[in-house]
Amino acid sequence: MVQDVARAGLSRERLIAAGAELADEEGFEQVTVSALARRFDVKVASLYSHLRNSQELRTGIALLALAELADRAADALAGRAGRDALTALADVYRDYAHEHPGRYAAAQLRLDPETAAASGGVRQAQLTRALLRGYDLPEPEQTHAVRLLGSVFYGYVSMELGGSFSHSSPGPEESWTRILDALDTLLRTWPTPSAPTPTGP
Amino acid sequence: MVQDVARAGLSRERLIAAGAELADEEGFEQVTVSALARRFDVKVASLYSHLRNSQELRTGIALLALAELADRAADALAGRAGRDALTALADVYRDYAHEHPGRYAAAQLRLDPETAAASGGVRQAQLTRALLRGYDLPEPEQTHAVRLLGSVFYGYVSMELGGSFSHSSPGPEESWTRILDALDTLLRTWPTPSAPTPTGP
DNA sequence: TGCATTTGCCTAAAGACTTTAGGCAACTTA
DNA sequence: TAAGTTGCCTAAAGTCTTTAGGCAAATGCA
Repeated sequence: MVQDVARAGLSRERLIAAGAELADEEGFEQVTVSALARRFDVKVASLYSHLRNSQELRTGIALLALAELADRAADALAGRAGRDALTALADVYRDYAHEHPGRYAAAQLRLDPETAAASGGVRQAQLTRALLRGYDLPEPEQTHAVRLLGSVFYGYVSMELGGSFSHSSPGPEESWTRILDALDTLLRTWPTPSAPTPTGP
Repeated sequence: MVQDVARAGLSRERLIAAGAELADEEGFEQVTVSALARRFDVKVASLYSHLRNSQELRTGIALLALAELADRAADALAGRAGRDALTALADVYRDYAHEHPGRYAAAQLRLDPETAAASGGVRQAQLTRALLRGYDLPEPEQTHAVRLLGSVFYGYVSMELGGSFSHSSPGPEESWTRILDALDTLLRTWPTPSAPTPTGP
């Protein structure tokens, strides 16, 4: 019983990349060590030389997605400011989620603090903060605004992908534009608290 | 070998309620037919007389959470308007997520269209729309605003629960308040596409 | 009250995924 | 080309899901 014993050329990198493709094609829920082994036409146990466990596979995909998002965000913001930059950054998230729904779902995985701190998520926050420089907000407010923008981008895209908007009249595209209009306005006229936060002594 | 053959008194209702508790205690990921059977000290197969499959269990928990959220939202909005109503509704989501993280995670499950249409999610959207009556927005804009509020509530709470805000300086509580301030302002000065906000000449 | 039917939980079993242990062949290197 | 390392393999145990069929308790009816 002679077999083709050519090696499959597995590696952590390739496995995670293939896992990301699998996620986009079949859904992140379907990403499994077994499915991945099938895709490489290899026995399941073989993957465990490259991955500690299935969690590492999922986490790897999440980190890949977060890094890709940060890269795209950096690209989108280069040379832009104000409303233009806001739209560009927002569209990075929306477009990525549409192109790579499985990866986007992976990016929402809860990571343990150290892993999260070393992820592209941090860079994304920095980039959002950079975007806000065009809006001239006082420092304590800037953090709040970063969080607002993150929430809207993340929330809107998740809800749209989840079909929350697919059964009422204006298409999600139109709301997206109008919401970005509104956020732009809001950032230009950001209300400071009546009793301003103590910035220092 | 005489056994205690008293019946466990299982029912779809009780199973889903217990599943919701399990979700809050152990995490929605850990909600499994097997774990539930263990909790009732009953054999796994017994649950399949009450549940078509494990998906039905998860969906049931999601629908329970969506209904509970809608109930709380209705309660919170009763007799309130404007900024007061906005805060009350927003806190419904945030408080619920903190009290019942497993159920909240369940509520984010993608439901098929018919199920979603019959869920508490619809009522939540209606209630959000009712809240906006206090802000007097023209009709096409109202839908956009509903979606914005939904996105912010959902996005912010998810990110906070996911730990996205736990490693930067102002606590999530403070940002929440400031963001609600900002949204209140935004809704009062909502920019319409034809007549842009008088930001300047 | 006694009998028949229904109901509720059981045993058994098969299939899928995860993970570990240990083996052999194919590469690498000297 | 012999020795060592690496890469994928077989084997096996554990968990979860789901279906089929069985027995006894609960219920309904005369």
